Amino acid sequence: MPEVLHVWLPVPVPGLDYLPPHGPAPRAPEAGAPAGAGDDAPARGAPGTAGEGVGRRVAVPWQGGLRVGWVADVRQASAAEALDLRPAIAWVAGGPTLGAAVRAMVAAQAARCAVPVGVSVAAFAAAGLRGPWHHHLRRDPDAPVDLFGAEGRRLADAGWHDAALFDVESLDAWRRHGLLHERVEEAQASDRRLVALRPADDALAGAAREGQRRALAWLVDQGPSESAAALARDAGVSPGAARALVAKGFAGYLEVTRPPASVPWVTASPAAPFDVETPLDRGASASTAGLRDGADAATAPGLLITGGDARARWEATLPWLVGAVAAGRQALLLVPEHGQAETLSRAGAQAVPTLRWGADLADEQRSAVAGELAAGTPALLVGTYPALALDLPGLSRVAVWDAASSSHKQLAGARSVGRRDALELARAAGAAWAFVDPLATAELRAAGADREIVLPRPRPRAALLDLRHERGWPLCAPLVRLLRQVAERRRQALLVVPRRGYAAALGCRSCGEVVMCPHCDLPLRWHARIERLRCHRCGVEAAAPDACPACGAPDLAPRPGAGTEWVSEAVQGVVPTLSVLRWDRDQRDDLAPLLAGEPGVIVGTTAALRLPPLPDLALVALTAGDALHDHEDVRAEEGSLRVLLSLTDLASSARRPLLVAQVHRPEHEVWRTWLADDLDAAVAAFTERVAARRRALGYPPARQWARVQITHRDRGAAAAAAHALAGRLTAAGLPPDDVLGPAPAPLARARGRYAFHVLVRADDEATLAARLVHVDARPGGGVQVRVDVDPYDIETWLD
DNA sequence: ACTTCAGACAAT
DNA sequence: TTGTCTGAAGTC
Repeated sequence: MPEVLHVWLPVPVPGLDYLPPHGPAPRAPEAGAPAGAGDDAPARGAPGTAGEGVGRRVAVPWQGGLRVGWVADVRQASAAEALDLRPAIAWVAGGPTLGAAVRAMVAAQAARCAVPVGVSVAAFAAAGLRGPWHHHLRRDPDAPVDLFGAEGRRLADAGWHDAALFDVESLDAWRRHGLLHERVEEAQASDRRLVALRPADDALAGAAREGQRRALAWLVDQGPSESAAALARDAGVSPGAARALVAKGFAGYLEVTRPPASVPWVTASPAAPFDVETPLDRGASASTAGLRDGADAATAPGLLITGGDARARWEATLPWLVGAVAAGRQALLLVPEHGQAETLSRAGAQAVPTLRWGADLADEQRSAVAGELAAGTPALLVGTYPALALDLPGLSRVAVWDAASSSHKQLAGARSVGRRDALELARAAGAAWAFVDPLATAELRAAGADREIVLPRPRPRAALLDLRHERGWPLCAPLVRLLRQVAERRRQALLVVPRRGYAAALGCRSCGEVVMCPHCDLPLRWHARIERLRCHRCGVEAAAPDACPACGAPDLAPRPGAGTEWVSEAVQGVVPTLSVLRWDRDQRDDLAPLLAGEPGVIVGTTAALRLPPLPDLALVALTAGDALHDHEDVRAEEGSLRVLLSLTDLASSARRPLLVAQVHRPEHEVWRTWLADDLDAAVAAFTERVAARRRALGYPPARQWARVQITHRDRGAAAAAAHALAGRLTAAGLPPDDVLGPAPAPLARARGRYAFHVLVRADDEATLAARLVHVDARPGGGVQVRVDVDPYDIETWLD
């Protein structure tokens, strides 16, 4: 019975089957060894048989070239079945592997999110699959030369040849007939370096060539330089002198292979508010330090840590993670954003050997980290979403920080929720899991933790400023007074504004029209500093028109809906003595003076909520508080309360800052909960109400939802395709109550395409996935279909 | 994702 | 007629 490899490629296709590669296992790449030195020794770490190859990398023929993927499974197939399959090219020796738990997580994600498995692989398990690759081949010594024909004359010798020298059809035919041995290796990362080639001679003599002599001497003394320009800078000569050295042949460029990096263990450094001393000895930590591992448990035990402030949650979480490492195992802390990985890894390193996985690591550092962890070294790994795909053979505890944060929802790939994948990983690895968040949201509780820790919340010093009664815009009178006090006392303030730019729109004073984006159904935002209109959806930029496009009046003015530019201008007017800094996507001022304790005001978007704590923060103000929960999303109220509960974490001082919000509707339950005398009881009642409401409406987590988005350049065609899809779903037997829509998307046109939504719901994930099988992802006719399981902005308009 | 192919349209 | 764009199909 022939063996068949089931291969996952980082390409949006399902897993594909190939025959195992022909010939002996490949040689592991040797540093510096020139390609072509053939020998039959089996590769270090390469599988002897295909059966050992699960989780390893294999190169397969792909569109005239090759692709490298993971072997997800090896099975026996009938001879007839094997006839239709192409052979793989070669095993890729060494390098990373895809562990069993990660394979289970990837497969589960693809099934849950109704995408081909390759989408999941490309989104977060593609490290080690990208290449570039060196591909060499030689004639199987047992294959007669005359079988190769004219094209194969070069294969008469026994040596290795670059595969690029042969045409695709011949290669394919030779491979199918088992005539080749092939070898695929990762191209060694290399840098181009400028090096000295020969000593100075008469050609460099004379006063005019003083610079060239100095540059050459510098190269000889100090070693290779990055470029001629860098050499000129370092040696203090003109760029022309350095270039002349190259032109005359005294220096030249050389490819230098990069040395492997050493493992970048995170060095401990106190990071407020997480500078916890010896967490294992603290009484407050005893409740989680001794929790048992779930390594041998059939069902992974779960822990839910909520309440308190960030420091208290960290003091409860760290000992739990440390416990795994102290027992010689590995722990993973998944964080939603890169900045938190940095802060929390430095804090973790105070207690335990810690590694960090982030987008900023160089390739060599990544392989060093992945290799160290794959060897089973006990450690705490702190990282964002892609860290989930690392091979952690000793994994025994998985924690998710800010587990209810919407930042865990991935916007690319399968659009999965990182928290959900972490749960899957823990289950597959037999590890215990923990969700940590300011608020025990309905979804976190639905995960079914068997233990819950609710830390007491400090009551915030909070107040509402009712915009219906107070004068002043965008800063009302009481807020102006507060800012003046901050200035008088030389302290710090943070203003959170719901949008960047100057104003939400540029509108006509005569007819009321606003200038719209040509591609999207949105007003263009006015950016006063650069005097440009900009679409925050598609990015298109335009100059402000001289007159109103609708009525021709020359009275265009910024419309209400103040952005960070407008607010910072207003703040500067109120407190001219203080420095006013901005923090949003357009402008990131240097906050170092404020982080060092100097007085000042930061005006920023919600991005500012993730800043490190400020040492002398006296005031946090939300200029448009209602915007927190105004967007129509099932998670909106919980989301806004989460934000309010974590505002105090922005301060590192012992004095709690005053928190204020300018609001139009102070009666909203989010504000009443925030201001309640008994905060803990009010929050508990709030989450109960939200959970009951979601149950009654059939919202997640009571039921599972998927949004199918249908877009087309033509509005009618999009609507017709959406109706056809909804019809097909009900015809396939889905209950009409569980197919909602189609309806125009809340943003009816984006990037020049009209969008319609159909919502599909089911009682559980498996049923939902089974229902989504009926969605045709490629209906043709210029229609694009996208499925988002567990969307993070289910609009209430459908009910 | 990426290539290859076919058809529509516009400039030569 | 030839180049350029758009969309559809296929990858085992």
